[in-house]
Amino acid sequence: MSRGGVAGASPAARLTDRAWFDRPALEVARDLLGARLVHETPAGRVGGRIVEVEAYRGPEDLAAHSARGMTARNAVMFGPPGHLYVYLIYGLHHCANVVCGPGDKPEAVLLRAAAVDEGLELARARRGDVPQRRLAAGPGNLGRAFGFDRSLNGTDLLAGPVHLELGDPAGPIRHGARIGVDYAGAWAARPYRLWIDGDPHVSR
DNA sequence: GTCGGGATCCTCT
DNA sequence: GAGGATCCCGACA
Repeated sequence: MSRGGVAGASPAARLTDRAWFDRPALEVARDLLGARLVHETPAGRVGGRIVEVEAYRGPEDLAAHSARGMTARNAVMFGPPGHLYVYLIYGLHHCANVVCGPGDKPEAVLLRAAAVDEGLELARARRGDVPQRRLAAGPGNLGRAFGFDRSLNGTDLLAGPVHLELGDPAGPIRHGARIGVDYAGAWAARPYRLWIDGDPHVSR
C-alpha cells in the first residue's frame, strides 16, 4: 500500500520511473499528494510535501492549455511524461506542472500548494516574511518559494534539478472544482482539484 | 505590428 | 469583496 513514504528512518528515494508519469492526470494527481517536491540549486535545496494539485486532462479539457493545440508555450505538455511545464501567468507568477500521459496525450498536473520542510531559510528569502503555512500556498507562491522560472520549462524530473520523492498523504483526499478556470464552462465544475483534507498548507 | 486576456496574489476597504 | 500589478503569448490585420 505504501508508495515509499517519507516517515521512515531512511530518506525517500528519488522517483526515477518514467512509467509512473505515463498515466492519466487524475491518477498522477492523486499519487502526487503526500509526495515530496525538491529543487536543488547552487543556492541550496528547497523541499516540501505536496498538499494540493489540479489535474488537467487532454485537449478535450477546455480548461487545459493543451485545449487549443500545441504552441511554443505549451509544447512541453505534448512531449514525453515526467517533465516540468513552467509558464508565466499574469506577468507575475510562475506556475509549475507535472507532464503526464498516457502516451502522447497532453495531460498535466498543476502543483498548487506544498508544505515546505527543507530549505526554509531559502524559501523565506524568496517569499519574504510570511508564515510557514503560506510559503507555498497557491501555484504562484509555490513557484516563488521553490525558485521556479521559465528556464526550468521542460526539465526532466528524472534527471534534472527538480525531482519527486513518493510518499503517502497525511490525511484523507478531497476533491473539488478547479480555481480560476470559469471560462471552461462545464469543465470548470469537474472535481479535478485534489487536496489533503484539513492540511493548513492548502491554498484555500 | 498591435491588441487583449490570463491555471494569481496582495492590499485596501 | 474588489481591484491593481505586470508581461508573455496567441490571434488577427
